Amino acid sequence: MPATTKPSRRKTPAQRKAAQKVISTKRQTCNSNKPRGRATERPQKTPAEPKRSTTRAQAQSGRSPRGRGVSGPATESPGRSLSRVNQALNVKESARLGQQSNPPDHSSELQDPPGRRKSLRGTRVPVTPYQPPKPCRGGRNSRGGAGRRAASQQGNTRNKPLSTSINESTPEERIESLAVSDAEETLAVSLKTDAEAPASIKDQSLGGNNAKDGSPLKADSPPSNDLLEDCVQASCDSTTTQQDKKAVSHNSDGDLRCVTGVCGDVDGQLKLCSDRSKDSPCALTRICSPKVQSNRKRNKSLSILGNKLDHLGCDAKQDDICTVHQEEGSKLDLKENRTDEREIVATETKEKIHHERGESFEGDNAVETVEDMEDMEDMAERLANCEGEKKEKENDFSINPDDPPPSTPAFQSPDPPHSNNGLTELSESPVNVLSVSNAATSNPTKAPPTSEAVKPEGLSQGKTDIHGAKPQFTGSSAVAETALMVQTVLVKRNTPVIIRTDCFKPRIVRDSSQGEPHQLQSLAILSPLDEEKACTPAETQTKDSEGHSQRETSSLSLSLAPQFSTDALAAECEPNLSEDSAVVAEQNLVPKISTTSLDSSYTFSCSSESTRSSFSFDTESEAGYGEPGPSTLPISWGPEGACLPSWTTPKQQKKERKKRSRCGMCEPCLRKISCGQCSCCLNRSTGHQICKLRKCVDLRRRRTSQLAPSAAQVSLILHAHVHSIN
DNA sequence: ACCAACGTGTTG
DNA sequence: CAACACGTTGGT
Ligand SMILES: [Zn+2]
Ligand SMILES: [Zn+2]
Repeated sequence: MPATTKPSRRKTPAQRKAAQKVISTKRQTCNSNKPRGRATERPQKTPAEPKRSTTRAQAQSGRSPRGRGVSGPATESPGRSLSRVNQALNVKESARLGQQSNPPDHSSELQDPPGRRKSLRGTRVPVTPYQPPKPCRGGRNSRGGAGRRAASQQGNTRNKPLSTSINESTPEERIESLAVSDAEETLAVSLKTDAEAPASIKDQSLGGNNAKDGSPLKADSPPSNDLLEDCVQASCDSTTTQQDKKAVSHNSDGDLRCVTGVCGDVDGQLKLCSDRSKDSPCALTRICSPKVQSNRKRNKSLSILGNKLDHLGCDAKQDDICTVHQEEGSKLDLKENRTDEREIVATETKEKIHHERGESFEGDNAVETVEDMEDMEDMAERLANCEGEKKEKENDFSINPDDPPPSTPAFQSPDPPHSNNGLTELSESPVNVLSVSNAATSNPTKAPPTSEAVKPEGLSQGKTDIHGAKPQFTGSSAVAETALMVQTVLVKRNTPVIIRTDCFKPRIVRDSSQGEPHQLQSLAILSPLDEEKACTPAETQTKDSEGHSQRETSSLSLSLAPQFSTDALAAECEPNLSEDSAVVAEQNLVPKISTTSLDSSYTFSCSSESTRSSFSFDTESEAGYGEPGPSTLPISWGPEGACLPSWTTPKQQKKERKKRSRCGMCEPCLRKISCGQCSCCLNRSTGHQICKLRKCVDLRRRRTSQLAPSAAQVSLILHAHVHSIN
């Protein structure tokens, strides 16, 4: 026992080969030999653990240990090592084995095109087991691996697990191999497919083995990820296509959101939508339509309401309530719509919404108001805290605290959302669009509306927005007044939005977390598009606060403004969607951004030229990487780009990014599922490397650049610096 | 502590 | 340059 295990370390390739070759030959010939024992193993997939005993080869060659120090490994008789490995594997694997066991090959085969190699190495290939998640396992080894490993297997098996696994099949392997070959073809195809539509694959694969299940990769992400990844940029479209369900849900969400725009509902709606979409599209459809109508009507109705609102305006809280009631009254289409939405949401979404909003929704309006108020207060406080932190910069503005008597303001912010939205809309009727959009954007819930309202009125307040804004809103009867300012609002809007995001984030997060992870995931996935949109807003906000914003902000404002002005509905929808999604995305993004912004603010501003590019630059600049690779940048950006901040996100402040941290933004980073086919996937046990397809572009770049910055890179870098300097 | 992944050295 | 293996880092 002792000896072998660790010490051995690496086998040099030479050794491996030697071993392998010999073995390999034997193997095939002998197959029977190895396989025996292992047969069982193979199925397992397992992952192999790495650590293991590498040993193996030593015996054969002692050659140099490769790199690290290995010197002589210890060695162990191969047999032993194998056995051990096997055992070890078995333990873990056992579970998997059950499922996959033999079949795996086939299943795995699906993917593996490479199957052939397997046959050669047969053994080894299978090894990959752990990754099976993807498919790969079967076969492939990309390259040499197969050869080597095969040898290794026999020899000792470097990969213990692998070898074992391989072995197992061995005897039959050949047979399988034959089959495999056939399968391979299929696999090859399948592979592609996988890439495109992982989800499908998984399901399918499951039938066979499911490499995925055990997938080391983590299959966690919904299958859809792959698609997303592939399409990342394509984002929505691609997503949709590939992930029908998800896409649908998302889309639906977006629609809903847009329509719904109105309030916090959005969140609920979103969730609902997502859920619904899965469950039944019908619901979505319904919702959408109504909302749409409602939106349209709103404009009309708004005017009417506006009057009422004015009256109500006196009491922010009451207003909300009143509004609600009135709305309920049915006169106002808006409310009706909302109500409907609420109901739906409540029903479906209950979970998420409940916590915060849910209550309000479910409860009677009146009741809601009261309760909401309380909740809201809490929320407000939380938000305030959050904001406060973020805002430090912004704090300057922080007017809020002043204004609002504590409780009142809080209330407003929280509850208001609904009512506020309504109010805002009503009062502003014409303007509505903006307000609405804002609300939607901000999300959720309530805050947004408030902020909007407030801003319009006074810049001073607007500044305050962040903190006080919400409260003020509610409180401030201003809403009605605000209405007039619509355009103005637009500009301001950005700010408020930001705020909300922050504030809401927590909520959202909670909701999502509570409600359903799926949603979150889906969001994340979808995020690429959404995020982009979201990002902008977020960024904008950040910038605004900081003052950098300009570019992005402008862009945002532009996009938004025009849209709004043009068609409330149309515009709203789009914006809303983006916003909604954004909201979700924002959770991640926003915070990060805010945080990061300070640090990287430079970049941001600089990058402003091209949003995406900027990002890359920033990173680079900070990191010191070099090239931005234009092509890549964009991709990365989209999704998490905004996210950049992701690191910071939670924690914040430091950007720290550790050298080794991945960007999280790039397409590979976004990818949740490993291909299972690449060399890394195949030999994860020893390689400890993430799937090539998932390897962060940024990291790659860095490394390459560091190693040898190409002239081009250098130039790029230089440029970057120049820009930064400028 | 465990796990995932990164960075690196070696080899072919 | 790709693959491999290992040690190390980073996150939980
Ligand atoms: Zn891979
Ligand atoms: Zn990345």
